[in-house]
Amino acid sequence: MKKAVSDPAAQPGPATVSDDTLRGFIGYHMKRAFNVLQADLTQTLKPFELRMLTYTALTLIVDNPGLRQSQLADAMDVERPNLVIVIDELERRDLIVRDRVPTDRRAYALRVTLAGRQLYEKAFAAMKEHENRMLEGLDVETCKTVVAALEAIQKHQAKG
Amino acid sequence: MKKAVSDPAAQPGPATVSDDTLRGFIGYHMKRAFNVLQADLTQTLKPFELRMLTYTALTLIVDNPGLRQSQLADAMDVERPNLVIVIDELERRDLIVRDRVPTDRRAYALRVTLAGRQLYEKAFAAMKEHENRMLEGLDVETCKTVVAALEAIQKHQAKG
DNA sequence: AAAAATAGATACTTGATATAACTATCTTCA
DNA sequence: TGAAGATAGTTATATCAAGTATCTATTTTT
Repeated sequence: MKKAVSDPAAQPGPATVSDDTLRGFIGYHMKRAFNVLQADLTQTLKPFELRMLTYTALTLIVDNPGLRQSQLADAMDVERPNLVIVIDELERRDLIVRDRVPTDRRAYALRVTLAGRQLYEKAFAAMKEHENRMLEGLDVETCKTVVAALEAIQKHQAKG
Repeated sequence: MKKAVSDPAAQPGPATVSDDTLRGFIGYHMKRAFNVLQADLTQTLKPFELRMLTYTALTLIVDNPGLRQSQLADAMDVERPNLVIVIDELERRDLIVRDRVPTDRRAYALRVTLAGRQLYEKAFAAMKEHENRMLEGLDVETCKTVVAALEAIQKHQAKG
């Protein structure tokens, strides 16, 4: 809550800008840290022509072969219409396939292709390097504490 | 890295969707926690017709009277063009004023109005309640650890 | 005084996210 | 059985955040 030193003699504005009040909010720190992390992540995935959304979808399809689009949308916390273009993109690049489910012809079972799996493995390795860069200087115990705290915050989700 | 249990007999897809691989990335936890936090924050600021961006700008103007738009843009890590509409909005609502700087007629010195300060105080109180909701169940030591870790991540900003 | 830099603004683009409404299919149950 | 309602995926559309290029008006530099 400290005020910034705004010298009344100097017309060009405060010499330094204080963000002390904002730093009292954990969300402020989260946003700023996440911005840095996401910028690095974007660069990390660029060589593979993947974005955070497409990488996330690809990972979940690799780990959960045959899942349906609505299951994936639920898992990713995105609306079904928004997932369509993500899946379209992965399918157009032949990284995944939409298999018709014989018992429910409305649904598609999503599966990774060989090319998709190969791209995924390379991207995963790059993501691990990204993770190490981001967590440089933080010990394992601290990381566990942070993850537990982030999960606790997540639990406070409004509504149901 | 565990695989989800995808029952090969059940056609409709895996009974549960595993995100174990993604949970190995701190960014995944950060994004999900931040989504929850931001949803609550949006609801918190809605009665004041403020968004995260406008609240942040208003706070920095309150704490740093007379700062210029480019200083504010730097502090908020947004591009100058994007800040213009934020400032436009606050000015249109008579929460802040753009004072001409006599020594530099290109620049504006931003200052909060009385109405702006009054709205700010109410929004700040609501934000503190929001903060308490989000951190419910987390002790002070844990919060300090989390903030320090988030600041460490922020330090890994690429380039300069 | 001319050239370069800076403050702010305008216009345009992209990406993420949200809602409404449509088609096709499946489920329910009178 | 067959109409009503629910569900899977899609299309179209809107909003918001964020980014780039460029413009005008100044100020600074040389």
